[in-house]
Amino acid sequence: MVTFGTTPLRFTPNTMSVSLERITDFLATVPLFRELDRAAVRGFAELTREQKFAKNAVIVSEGDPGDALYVVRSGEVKVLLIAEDGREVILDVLGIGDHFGELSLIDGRPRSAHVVATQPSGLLVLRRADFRRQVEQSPLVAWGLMVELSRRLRQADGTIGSLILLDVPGRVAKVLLEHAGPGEPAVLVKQLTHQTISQMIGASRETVSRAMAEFQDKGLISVQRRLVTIVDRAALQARSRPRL
Amino acid sequence: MVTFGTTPLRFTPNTMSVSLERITDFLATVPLFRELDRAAVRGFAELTREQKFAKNAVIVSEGDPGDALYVVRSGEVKVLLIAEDGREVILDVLGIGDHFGELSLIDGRPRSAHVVATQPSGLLVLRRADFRRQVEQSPLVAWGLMVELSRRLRQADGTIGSLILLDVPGRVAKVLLEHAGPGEPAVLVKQLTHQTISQMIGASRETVSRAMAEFQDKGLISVQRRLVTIVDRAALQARSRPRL
DNA sequence: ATCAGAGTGTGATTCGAGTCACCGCGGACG
DNA sequence: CGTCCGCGGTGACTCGAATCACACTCTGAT
Repeated sequence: MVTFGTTPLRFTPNTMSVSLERITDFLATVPLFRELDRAAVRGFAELTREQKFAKNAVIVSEGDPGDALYVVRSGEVKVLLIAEDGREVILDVLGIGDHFGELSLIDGRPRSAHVVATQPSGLLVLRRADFRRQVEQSPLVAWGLMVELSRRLRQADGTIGSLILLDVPGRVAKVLLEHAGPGEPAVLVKQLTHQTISQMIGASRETVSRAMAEFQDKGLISVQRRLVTIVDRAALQARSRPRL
Repeated sequence: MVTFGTTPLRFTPNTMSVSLERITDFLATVPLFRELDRAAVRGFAELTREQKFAKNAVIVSEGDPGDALYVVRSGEVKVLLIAEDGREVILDVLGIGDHFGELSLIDGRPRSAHVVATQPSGLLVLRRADFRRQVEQSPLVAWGLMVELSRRLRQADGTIGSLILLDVPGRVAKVLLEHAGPGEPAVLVKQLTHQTISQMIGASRETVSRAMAEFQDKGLISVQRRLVTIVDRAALQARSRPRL
């Protein structure tokens, strides 16, 4: 376990290495690096530089050659496809500790989606050559990366299934559950606008609005000042399964 | 290049090792193992046993604990989700040289989908412990696996995008293009029934039928005895892009 | 050759959800 | 401290695609 938020008990001769230790602490909390010992994590931390992005800044664009991996250190970003007519499909919303950009690093192909900051964000950037060297030296990182890709693949397949099998209210219920914290009642981890939800599930903003109104009427959720609370998790889960 | 389908010019003291060399030849053609030298591929071949499945046999079921990787040596299988009401979503159709089951091997979680033989099929089975040992010893395999997972993730994200952005004819066009061989006119690599296509794109069989009738009328494709030929690839591609 | 069953073609009807149009709220910022 | 503007709510209308209902055409097995 890593002490997070407390000052490391360690000799820190200058601000550079303070920062290095802080970055190491942070990276140690990221699932990708969880299995690594502290020295190995520090190895990654050293290869990293932090880059700041304003809200709505474009971090990567679909089609770009991609040669870096990004770890979200602060803020929030969205991964999205943009159609020629301007419609947007949000594939994922990433928060602190999440990372993106590994696909292009692995297969050398162009970026498959756009990534845009939805909040002012700080991202740790790791260049391809550095990353690849570390992965090749450490089977643990390779394994961690495969576990992460597996998770995303399962999630993507689940999304495909729900796009085909569920109606819009069902898909809304599913998104709410996926972003719910623990416990009951549970609050949503992220602030999602109806607009954002609609772009994640391929529906119109209005239909999402109506679905959530229905959930509120039936007492499945409650909304106060745009903060959604899951009141009846079981009922929502029932809604997020085919055939109701 | 590997001679495939011809008897290897090699001393073969018994049927066991004939079989081993043939399996090695076969595995060497699979992208996952492409980077490996022959000895390493043989290492995998030795860990493998072949299992036969009749048409419609269930190979793995969603929710099962999964402890094996499968490589299709002959025949064809489909990867699918089954809803409680019986509707099926086909996530992928796999042919010779394709493999499945690695997700459960990597993350230890239950199988995320069903796999059913659509033709009598021979599958090479590799157990988790054996596979994991090989992967840990050989960074090349780990890398190959990551490349494969990346490919699938890109494909899945593309599928999500087209489910949201394209109408049914657009999705049909996309599937046809994805299964087309090279050249123009190009024939489809696989024989896909309208039923199968409809389950891949989340549409009804009738709507697929009408879409293909339309494509035929307009001269984009031609169908003879259930064999589809792409006549006008560019026009089909136009159809498979948003905003028409 | 015959027949069963899988695969396909096509109309008629229904319905979920997109679109359009408009309103009200509340918070951010000049 | 007022004025936008992003966000949310709701009705009316439209439309793409699912559903239902059959008829037809292959193909392969007996």
